[in-house]
Amino acid sequence: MLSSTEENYLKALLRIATEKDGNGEAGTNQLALKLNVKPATATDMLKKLKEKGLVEYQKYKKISLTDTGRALATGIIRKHRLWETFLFKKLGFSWDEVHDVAEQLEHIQSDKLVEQLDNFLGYPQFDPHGDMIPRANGELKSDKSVTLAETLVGTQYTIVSVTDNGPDFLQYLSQLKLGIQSVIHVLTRFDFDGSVVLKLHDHEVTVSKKVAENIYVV
Amino acid sequence: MLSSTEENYLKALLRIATEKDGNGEAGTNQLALKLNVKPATATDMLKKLKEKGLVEYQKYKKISLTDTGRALATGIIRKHRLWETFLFKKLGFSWDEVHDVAEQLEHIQSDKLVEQLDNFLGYPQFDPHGDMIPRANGELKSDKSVTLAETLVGTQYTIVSVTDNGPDFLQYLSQLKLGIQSVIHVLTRFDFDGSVVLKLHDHEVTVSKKVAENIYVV
DNA sequence: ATTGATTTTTAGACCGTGCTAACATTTTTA
DNA sequence: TAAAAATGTTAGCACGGTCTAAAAATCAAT
Repeated sequence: MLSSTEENYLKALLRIATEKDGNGEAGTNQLALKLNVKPATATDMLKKLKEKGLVEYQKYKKISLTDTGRALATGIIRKHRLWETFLFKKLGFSWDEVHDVAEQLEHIQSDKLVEQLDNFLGYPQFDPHGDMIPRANGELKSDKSVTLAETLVGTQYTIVSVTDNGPDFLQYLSQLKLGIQSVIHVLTRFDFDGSVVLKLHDHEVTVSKKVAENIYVV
Repeated sequence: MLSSTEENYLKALLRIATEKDGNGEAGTNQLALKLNVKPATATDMLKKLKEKGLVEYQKYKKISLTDTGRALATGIIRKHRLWETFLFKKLGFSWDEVHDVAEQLEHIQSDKLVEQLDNFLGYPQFDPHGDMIPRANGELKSDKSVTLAETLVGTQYTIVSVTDNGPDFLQYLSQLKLGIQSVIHVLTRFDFDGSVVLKLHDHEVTVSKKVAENIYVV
């Protein structure tokens, strides 16, 4: 049985491993940053997780999950996204409100609960942010397509997913009227700062490079 | 913000205060027993809760909740029972499975969550064990009627509620075909041990005094 | 290849929640 | 009412998870 804290470390490691930008290799600092703890704290926990056979770790080396560790982390992501879906679809939470509550709910221990929830929701494939929900067996097709920062000027795309970076980011998108399934037309990209100008229905919006990198389109 | 541990102490104190058998006065031992900790541990926590203004407590004296403490405890009970109802009605959990999971879910912090859940469930009045669900404002009519141990021989009653003493007890009742709304006829009470003989539909069952004290009827 | 910057680890401390052992108080009972 | 039993408290320790400060290892740049 893992503590919530341990689960959070595993989850963070999985996120780092599947992030597009990085090379999939996690370092202590990076991990600590993601969890809002000091690197020293992360080091301690890594020793413990290694002891339990959940991470591959040698001091001063990069960190990766073992198969067991990855399976557990995937299970937590699954729970997180199922709860987000529940909150959004059944309880009328908005896009940007679901994350924090799901962050708590994901640590509830009950296999039956998550399977019944999945069933209750009709075995959804995507959460409210458009992210894939892993199946019970751990399968996950993470076809994260392409980010808005990498699109071709003059082409039309549909937003399929956004990175779940907390309420501020999501509210910002909502304000811009950007959401899952929004159809956009890429008008311009400014090379000096990477910002992108889009046409959306009738109006135009400009987003920074940073924002563009967190929006996935097809 | 209270820790889960603190919440559990408040909840236990409220349960002791509203138990019929006791005199509503909680002692350290009794509290520790209910929480599966040692009395010394409970003493420490009581000091902390007193510090926070949640319990009335002087060393070697009986313990009671302050108004604030009781309000918080009631809120936790409310969450617990709403979650039980959700698990039972929406996710197909059985009577005896809901408690342990609700024990975890009751500590999730989100006012919106509990209000939306209440709404989603159609503002239920009773949980699957027949216990009253407190309203958001803390109202709770605990008309716990009368226990089977106090009934008159030769009279007919309906079971309205049972004490939630964990899966074993609930499974035992199910096995006896005793549930909420079961109609029973009290045939005999043996004075020497307080056990009760009931007629239920076609068959007769005998329950011990201990069991009878945990079944509420009208 | 050496130096300097960055990353990571170690050592020692703290807080929350639990424990045991010993002591203090209250209650029961003879 | 005095002794015995039950109940409750204190003191000191342990463990998980966190921190800071300082040392060690690795990486980057000249």
